[in-house]
Amino acid sequence: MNTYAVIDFETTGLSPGHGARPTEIAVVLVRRDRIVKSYQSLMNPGVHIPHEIQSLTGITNQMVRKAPDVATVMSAAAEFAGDHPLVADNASFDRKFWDAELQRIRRRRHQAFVCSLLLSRRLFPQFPNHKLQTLVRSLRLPDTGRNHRALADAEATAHLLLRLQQELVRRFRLPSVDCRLLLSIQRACRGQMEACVRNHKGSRK
DNA sequence: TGCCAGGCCCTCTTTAGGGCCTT
Repeated sequence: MNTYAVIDFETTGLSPGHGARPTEIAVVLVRRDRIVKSYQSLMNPGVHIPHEIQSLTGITNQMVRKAPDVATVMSAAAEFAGDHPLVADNASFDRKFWDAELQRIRRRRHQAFVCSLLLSRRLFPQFPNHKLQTLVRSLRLPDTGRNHRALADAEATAHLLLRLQQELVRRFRLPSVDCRLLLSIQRACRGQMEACVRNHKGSRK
């Protein structure tokens, strides 16, 4: 079954290597052409949320004070995601936090990370920029609510993933798109996307 | 004291620099 676990973190900063911790996570399961299940939770990061990030996300120190701790939430999120390929917008960011927090609870990631930002740059280079909200507007994806909240952004990324898959099917007349092809395209240099698809078609014969 | 992310991508590049994108 072609199922993906789309994730999004809200955090106290940009780098777990400099003490940033997650404040919220959402995991959205996408199967075939739709969202089938979702998980979302605030968590107590155990560190102060800077004022500018509270303004950005709307998540305050007061909101997370009584939330479950990060270990509890990450354990539940990892169970929910299972072994499905993970998807995130600008996956290098979410991957850092996912791996760092799993390491804290002595777990390891075994699945690949698909990046909707890299795929969007390959498939829609004509857009003025590739911010998630710009892609939502440009592609007329469903409005999922307040951006910079985990569930809204994870759902937006899930709709973007479905749109990217539809675009690949349409543009290259593919019967379907699997995780291996997505990873191959996101790793390819500019101009090599067609070669990726040709190789992929050849390997399926 | 002062600074502090990091991966990807482009180009006036490749012995580098800077913008984009995530919070």
